[in-house]
Amino acid sequence: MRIDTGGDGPILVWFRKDLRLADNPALSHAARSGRPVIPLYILDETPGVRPMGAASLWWLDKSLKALAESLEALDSKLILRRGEAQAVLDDVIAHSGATCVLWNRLYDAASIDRDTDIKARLKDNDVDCQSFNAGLLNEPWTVQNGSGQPYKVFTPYWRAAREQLHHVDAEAAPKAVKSPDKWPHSESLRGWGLHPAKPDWSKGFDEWTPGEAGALERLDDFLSGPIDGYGEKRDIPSAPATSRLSPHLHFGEIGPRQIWVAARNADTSAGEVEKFLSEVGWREFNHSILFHNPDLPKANFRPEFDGFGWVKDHASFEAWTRGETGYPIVDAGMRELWATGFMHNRVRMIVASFLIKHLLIDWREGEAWFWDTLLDADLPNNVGNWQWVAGSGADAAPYFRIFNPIAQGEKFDPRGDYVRRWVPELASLPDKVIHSPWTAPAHLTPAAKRTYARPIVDHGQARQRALAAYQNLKGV
DNA sequence: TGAAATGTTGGGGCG
DNA sequence: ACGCCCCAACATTTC
Repeated sequence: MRIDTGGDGPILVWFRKDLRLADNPALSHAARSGRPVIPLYILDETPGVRPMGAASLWWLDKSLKALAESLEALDSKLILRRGEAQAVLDDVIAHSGATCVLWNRLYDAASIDRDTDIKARLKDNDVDCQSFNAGLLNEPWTVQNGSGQPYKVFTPYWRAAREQLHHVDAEAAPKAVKSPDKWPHSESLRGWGLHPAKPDWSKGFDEWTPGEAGALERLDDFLSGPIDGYGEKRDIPSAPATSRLSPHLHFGEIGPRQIWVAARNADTSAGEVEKFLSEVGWREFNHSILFHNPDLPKANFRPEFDGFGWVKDHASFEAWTRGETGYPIVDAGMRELWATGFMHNRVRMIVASFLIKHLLIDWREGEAWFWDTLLDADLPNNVGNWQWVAGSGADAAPYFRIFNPIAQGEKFDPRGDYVRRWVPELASLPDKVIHSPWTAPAHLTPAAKRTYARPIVDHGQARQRALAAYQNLKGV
């Protein structure tokens, strides 16, 4: 690749969602140039760019600390600044004499607009500027169907995308990163106050190790064990069968190319590897859909949903967020989310279906809650998956696919292990009734009857109401 | 990456 | 022994 890095001045490497040293083209190009490198992270306040939620900020705090330490081990540094990205870059350039800015690309409209403006400004000021791909196996404009259009259905999308992936490669971390003569001012991470205080609600987050090393360890653990049986067990929320890489991937502590290469080399059946990689494929698909439909965070992919009569029901929404709907599998999921910043994928589908179809609450309200509480909150995935469940999205679930929270619980948590862990007031119920505690004879459930909510809606009635509401949509 | 209603089949109880 | 009914098990269709 051609690198015109404009003279000998320092190169600014602007980290965003690529908080790693390995497989980071912006960083490796800078390091390879032999010129001084200024690694920079901006806590961006550009209007229109959606601010991170509280759980994401918790993760960011630790991830930046890890990145700073990795850079320090190379006798470099991570400069931290808060403000509008454009103004921050101007200031850092002015004080450092940087003549080049490199970054890895993002694919949501607000980030693209910001980066486009910045690129134009840098050119005007004779600062060289280049962007790279660290985040995706295939960039959105490179996967097209026969008529040159982006795919709208996952299966053909992924078939075409993987055809293009015969030579996936992931670069090693640079061995040296040259320092500038003088470092620009950096703010202090601690001073940003990203870790919650008064109260510190993050006590349950300790299973996570944010940062590049934690990400690689997680990948290694997954590929040397749980991937064997992934296809069968990935739907069982009590089983340690999924990779749990999503927050690492979101912050770019590991990239999809690294995952691809490692998974392909894993000592496992090809079928299991393909199953896992197709989940990476959904991430790619969601990025592509968002890139080609920039309004997706606000607007339905299928406009016939614009007239849908969503219900405003604050009390039910609150019951959902607190895990007090009276449906054990739903409540377990929502409580897992609140406690750990994570929720198993199968359960995400169940709780989302419940909010949208049983309560008829706008998917945007659920999306906003997940955005604030999920450690892996990711715009393309969060928006794409919520629209998928609502039926308003690309390749979406049909409107009549309404999960039965009792049947889903019995099918995917047959022994009630997951429910018992997160809804302890039901722990003593027998397996047979743990997903429908209201059917248990009173003598079995004195404690549960007292403390656990009755279902806030009747499943059968809610199902009929949802079918009727969805029936009114034109063209479905 | 559903669920429920409806249809079909076949074994067993029973008059 | 036979037909009839019941119903579980499975398949199909409908939402």
